[in-house]
Amino acid sequence: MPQAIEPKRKKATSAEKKRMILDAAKRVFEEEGLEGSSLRSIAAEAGYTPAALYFHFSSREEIYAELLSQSLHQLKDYIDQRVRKRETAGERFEEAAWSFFDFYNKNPEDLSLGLYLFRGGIEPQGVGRERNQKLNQELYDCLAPIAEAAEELGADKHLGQNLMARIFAHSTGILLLAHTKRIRLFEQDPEQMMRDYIEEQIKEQNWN
Amino acid sequence: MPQAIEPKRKKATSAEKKRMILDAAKRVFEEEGLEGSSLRSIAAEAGYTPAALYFHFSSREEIYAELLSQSLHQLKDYIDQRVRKRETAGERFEEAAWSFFDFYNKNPEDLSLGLYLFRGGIEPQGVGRERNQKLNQELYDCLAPIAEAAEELGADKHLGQNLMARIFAHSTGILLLAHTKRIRLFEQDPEQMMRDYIEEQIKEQNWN
Amino acid sequence: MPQAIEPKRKKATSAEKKRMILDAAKRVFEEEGLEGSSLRSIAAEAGYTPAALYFHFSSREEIYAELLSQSLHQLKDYIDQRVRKRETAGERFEEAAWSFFDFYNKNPEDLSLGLYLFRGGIEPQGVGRERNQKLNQELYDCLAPIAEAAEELGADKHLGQNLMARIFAHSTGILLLAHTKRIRLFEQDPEQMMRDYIEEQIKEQNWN
Amino acid sequence: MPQAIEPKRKKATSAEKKRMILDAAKRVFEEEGLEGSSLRSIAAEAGYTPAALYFHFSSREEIYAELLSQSLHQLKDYIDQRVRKRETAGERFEEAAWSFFDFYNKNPEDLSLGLYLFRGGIEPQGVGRERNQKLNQELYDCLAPIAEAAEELGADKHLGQNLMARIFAHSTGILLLAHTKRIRLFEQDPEQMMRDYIEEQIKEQNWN
DNA sequence: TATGAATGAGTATTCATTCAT
DNA sequence: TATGAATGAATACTCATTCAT
Repeated sequence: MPQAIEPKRKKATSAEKKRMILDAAKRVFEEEGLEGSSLRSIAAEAGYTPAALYFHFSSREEIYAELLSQSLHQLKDYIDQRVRKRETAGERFEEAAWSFFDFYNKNPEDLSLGLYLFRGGIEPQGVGRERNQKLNQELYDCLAPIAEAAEELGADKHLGQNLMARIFAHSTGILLLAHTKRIRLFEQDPEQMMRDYIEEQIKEQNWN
Repeated sequence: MPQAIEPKRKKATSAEKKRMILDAAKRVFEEEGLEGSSLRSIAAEAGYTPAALYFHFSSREEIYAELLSQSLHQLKDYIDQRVRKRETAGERFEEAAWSFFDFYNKNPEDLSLGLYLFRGGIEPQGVGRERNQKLNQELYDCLAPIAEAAEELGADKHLGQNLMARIFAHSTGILLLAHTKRIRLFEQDPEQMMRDYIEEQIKEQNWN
Repeated sequence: MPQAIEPKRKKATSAEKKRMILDAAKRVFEEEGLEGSSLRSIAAEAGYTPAALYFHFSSREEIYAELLSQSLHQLKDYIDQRVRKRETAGERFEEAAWSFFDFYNKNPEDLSLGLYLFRGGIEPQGVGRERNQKLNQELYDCLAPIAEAAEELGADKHLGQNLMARIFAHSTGILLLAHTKRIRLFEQDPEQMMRDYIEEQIKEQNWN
Repeated sequence: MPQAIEPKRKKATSAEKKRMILDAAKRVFEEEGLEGSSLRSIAAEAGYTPAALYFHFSSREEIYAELLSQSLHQLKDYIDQRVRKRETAGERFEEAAWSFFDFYNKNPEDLSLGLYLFRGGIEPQGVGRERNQKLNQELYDCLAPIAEAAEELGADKHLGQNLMARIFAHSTGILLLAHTKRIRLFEQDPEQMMRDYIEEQIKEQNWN
């Protein structure tokens, strides 16, 4: 019986260590920005030798990809949990849009991480092709509740997707301003701006 | 006599050389992305030794900052010229908003450059404090025509600034999506999205 | 009862496993060259963890040494079998010389292995002192049939050894040229060269 | 006038430094064998930072290639000078063959270097394709005096090349034995062996 | 007997920057 | 104003080996 448990335990601690490394990576990301987050610095933060990380991840990029994937899953959970509690489609639409913004507003380290996808040249780089597609899909899934609610409210597929894109764009723009504190230039409150935008969309579609 | 002319000439060519280096830097930016643009590669592209650049710029960051500054000036010129041609305040508002988006949409290398300001940790880093403020001001100046037109149309100062921030945010968000080709996920046309947003703002303020 | 059998079995499988590891090592040698053959790659090819190999061999060098030893035994068997079939001493001399060359010519991976002994600085390195002497003896044993046949034909001990050395040297030189394809430079056929050399020796000693 | 000299001097010292690095590399080769001769170790031996070597050579392989090329040129000079002094074609043949052997026999570090060409898998590796061809040609040039003398003595082209290959092979084989001290196994004197071989060739061709 | 995790030393190469000339 | 040479710190990644389990 102990033998039956042992392997499970080992797996558990292995996963735990992986998680600890990812957490360390996230901290480095947060504190030093993307440039400072080398494999070395992540290893140091995690209390490991650089070489040790290769037992848990096959390359530096894999760490980034897993970190990002984990972040997107947390975002998805955050949104799903909140949307589920809402009763009407209108409320769900509002909640889906707001919580996307809210998650990143409250977790700036995840924002840095998320924006990693939006760096580099025309094509996102530093993450392999298939990995990139997977991440794209995960991002799409986070925003899907927006389209779902919209469709319940009578929107067609194209409008649903349009609303996903709009809300993503507006959120991201505001977060970028807020995150870099440049929003002060305009003496605006990011949360208020986002609320206004969502309300505007609802009014525009005559959903209230 | 030649010696009397020399200093003037030198000053003239000095500015020219500086410009040539910046142009080279922009080309490198364009071709290799921000990450690939080392001081070395800029020097090579400009036909110089890395060490030579230090006669024109005090650090790699200064090159980036000046490049960005130059880009913001070009943006400002682009917007001003187009806004000036419009007769009514309503048209000027529309033009100011559209041409901000349009400039970056057509010049993706300037977008990469502009987003450089929005990287790093919470605080914009890699650019010194006073330089950062100067760049902030230059960005503000580019968007100012939006507020000016809005105020002509009856908006108060706060609303003017709010519109600057909104349009900046929405443009940036769309450009980010378009620039990284992730907009395909949502099957949307970035230009159409931006046009719709501007129209929405005008309708919302009852300016049409 | 099963426990009583176990030790015997284990011993048997232990030798088998050792052999399997050596075979894997040889394959790696063959495919990736000597430089590419790390302990890791050998372990992977053998279906083991690197650490597991340390139960069978005390170091990476020991694997090389045993592999080499095994190769020299195969060479010895190859030569002995063929020499035994020859009836006259003259034929045996010819066969001993030719089959030494022939074995390596047909088994280039064994040649790489054999040349491993002839690398490093002035002193053969990477193989311990006593191991080196053992390998020397094994090499000597492979060439011994040459001297034996020569002595039967009337050569004294010194001439016998001289012929061993000559034939070893000439074979090795030709194989080196052939193995690295540099023999093309001289537009020669390695097998013909070796045959000529052996014939020359026989003529020189007036053994035909 | 001093200005006219300056650039020359600089070039000279630059070449000198290059040479000093190559000398250091040769020493490392000699002392630590090929495996020990990393860029780091060469730099250390030369009294430089690893990075500094990149001002003089574009890669580690270039250092190896230049070292090898330099060694082959020295070999060629050694042979040419000695052959030139001989009056009859017969003497030139003998000298060309002997001095090839003699050079490597007296300069074991050059032998290690030369054997570098004969390592790796079937195809020589670690040196680029065109570099490899150049080195091949240089090796051929070193041996060319053998064929030239042979042709003067009436050999056709094929026989000339055959003699080059034979002498190369025999020399190399003996050197390998001597270099690794395995020649002791056979209680032979390498120089005598080589002399005997050359004499044999001359007798065989009836050139004496 | 075997593994997974870890280390420490090592690999070549790149970087921004400095400095004597 | 410009260069060539140099540095020191950094980059990701590999290696043989060890050890607790």
